[in-house]
Amino acid sequence: MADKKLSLHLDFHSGLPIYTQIVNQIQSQLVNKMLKPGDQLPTVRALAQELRVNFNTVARAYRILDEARIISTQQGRGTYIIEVPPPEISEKLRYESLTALTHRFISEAFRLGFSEREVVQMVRDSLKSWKEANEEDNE
Amino acid sequence: MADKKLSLHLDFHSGLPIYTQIVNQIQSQLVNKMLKPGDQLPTVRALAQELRVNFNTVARAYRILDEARIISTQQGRGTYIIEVPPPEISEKLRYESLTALTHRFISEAFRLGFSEREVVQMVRDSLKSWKEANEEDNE
DNA sequence: CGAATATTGTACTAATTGTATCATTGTAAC
DNA sequence: GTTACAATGATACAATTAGTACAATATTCG
Repeated sequence: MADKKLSLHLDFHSGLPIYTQIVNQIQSQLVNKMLKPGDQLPTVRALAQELRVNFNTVARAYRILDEARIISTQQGRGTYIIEVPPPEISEKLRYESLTALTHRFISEAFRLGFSEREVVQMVRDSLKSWKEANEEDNE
Repeated sequence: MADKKLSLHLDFHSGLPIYTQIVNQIQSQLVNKMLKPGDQLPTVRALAQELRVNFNTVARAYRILDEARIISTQQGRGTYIIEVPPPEISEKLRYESLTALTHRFISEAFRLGFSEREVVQMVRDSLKSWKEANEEDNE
């Protein structure tokens, strides 16, 4: 369940595009903890109806937020706030989490019988294709 | 008793379709020997109930695995891991498994905000300490 | 054995979701 | 006034999951 009411207030005379207002307010609500990682946002159609705008306008806002890695939109499923790590966790905890994650990965890979070289190669390949798939991200 | 519990863990917000997650995890469990040739999988309805999804979603996953010659689904009988997996399928599965594992690892690391350099470094360190801990030769 | 019933996977359809493409509108620059 | 462009709307589409009816096989029981 996921319907946060997401009360957004649009100003149709402000000169700011609707989709920009939607983007800004969702970002604000995330910062204000009114939205939390993992939360499902209303569907494009539901939010559009609530705001009395075309659902493509909502979709455009969602697309911008998706490209900014703030939300994850999934065709046929819905739209969710991305689960990002709280920025306030310490460096130490941050590294411990990466260490644990990597350790689990390595053990699993070895359990599958792969050699160190194969593992390293796969990590390289995976990083490479990940970067390629996310080209548009830089600025 | 044929029913392995088949503990699968779905992430409904991960962006991967449910049926894909089911496919991947069954493949993994086969490569990990948690599933063996001849094992019977839960019925589409049983697994669906356990995972709280529609049984057609499970059926879709089973169909994909069936087409990949990994399992054999038999109407009225049940679903079984294929008896003699051709070697090329085993090898293919093994690599697909590592690929999926690595991809999950990379995504998770980036999701936690680590850079490519940090990830690579951590993999190196982890491999190194793993080798030292197991004191084995080679390379 | 044989018929009735239960169990299992299959096929087809529907509903819900986001996506892509183009048309319309409004405003600013020329 | 005309043109150019950005914002929004309309329409058709694709992906995922759910609903319903059915077919094949197994099991039960006379």
